[in-house]
Amino acid sequence: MNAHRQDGAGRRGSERQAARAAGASTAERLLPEAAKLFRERGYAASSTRELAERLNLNKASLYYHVESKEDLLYEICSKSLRDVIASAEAVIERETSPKARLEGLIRSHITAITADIDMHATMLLELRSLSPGRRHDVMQLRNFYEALVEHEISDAQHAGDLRSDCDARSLALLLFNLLNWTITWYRSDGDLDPNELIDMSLRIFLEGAGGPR
Amino acid sequence: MNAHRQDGAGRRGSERQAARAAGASTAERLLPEAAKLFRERGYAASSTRELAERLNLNKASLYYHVESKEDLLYEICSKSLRDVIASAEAVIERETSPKARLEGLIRSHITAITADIDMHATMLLELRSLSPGRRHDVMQLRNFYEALVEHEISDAQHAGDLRSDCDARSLALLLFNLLNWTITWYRSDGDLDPNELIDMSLRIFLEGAGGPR
DNA sequence: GTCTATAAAGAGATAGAC
DNA sequence: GTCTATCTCTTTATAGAC
Repeated sequence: MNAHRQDGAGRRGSERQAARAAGASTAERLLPEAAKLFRERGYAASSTRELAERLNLNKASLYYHVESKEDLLYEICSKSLRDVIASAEAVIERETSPKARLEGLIRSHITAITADIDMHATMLLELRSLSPGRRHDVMQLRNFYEALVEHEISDAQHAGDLRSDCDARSLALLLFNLLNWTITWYRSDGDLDPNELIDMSLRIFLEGAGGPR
Repeated sequence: MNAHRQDGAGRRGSERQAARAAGASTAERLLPEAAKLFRERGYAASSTRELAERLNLNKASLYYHVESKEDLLYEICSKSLRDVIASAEAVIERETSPKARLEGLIRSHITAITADIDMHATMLLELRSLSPGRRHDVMQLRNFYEALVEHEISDAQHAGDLRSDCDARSLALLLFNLLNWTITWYRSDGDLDPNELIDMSLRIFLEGAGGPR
């Protein structure tokens, strides 16, 4: 029965609107829904067919909003990094000591990725699926952000707030290790809330897990 | 000229063998080459066409060795986890104190993933592309391994070697964060060698990055 | 802004010769 | 164990009606 209507084909506009989250236009739902799909299946394994179904749209209608599937990935990656960089720059302006700036950066990183895990997970893991030119653009943003964090790590070392027997580059790599793998297991409905994760990450990174305490 | 021979089509067996790494049969090269391709492109974006080209084989010839593309992924994930678990169990038998066992597990984890980054990165990141039944099998192995590490963390807490103001589960999550994101950036030709990475990871996890030192 | 219909390319996999 | 040739299905994307 109505097997040929699986795509929502033939629905009238009013019905489609009723099926949507209240008030969100197709244009507004496009990126979040794409990010969700790309995180669940991976970019390459995600079809425009399935994205359209989730939006209650016909496959073809997607192409009124975007020129290609890759556009979606590019916009997700760009937006993710623009948001992360904006948060980081706000922290750096606001905080006055190297230690407070570094702690603030760790907080804002975890806050950002847990608040929109689909978008940030897609950026971090699916970036490689972009064509060379666009991948390069996104990598420049990402390198800018990571250099910004590494710079604060270096400042904190010189202020005596971080150990100096590892170079700033290596500390930055291990810090991003500690922060980024979270995207592979974090669930907003899980039993670890973002603030707990922030507290623990700060303690483990700054004080370590050793000792009885 | 000879555009139709791009796949190595028409080559005689002796020529194909000469093009191979000395002594390695197709069967032996299959998994490593697949893991390399899957790590570079992602499983879904990897074609059997390209895998065959890298092996100097015709597409069809792959199917003499495996029944499906997914078989390759399944065997890579299984082998990765069997190796990691075997190393971990050897450490647990060998070491006598909770602290030595935990440190040994961290060493063996980093040693394993850096020694065969293609296989372990594919297991960690492409596991989700398996069909439900096989994904379940692999997840059981992975859960077994992670439970094993979490158990040693718990023992180390009770022995006073690890802080007890975080539960073992959370410490395990953060430890795997610290260890696993490495697969996204590690290069065997990079300027950080596995032993340096082990030393730094142990120091940061156990002592933390804070303090002047 | 969304639809029907379809084009064009690429994918995984198989049959059967050698 | 590898080849040539081909099947079938799915994919991204477009043309043109409404």
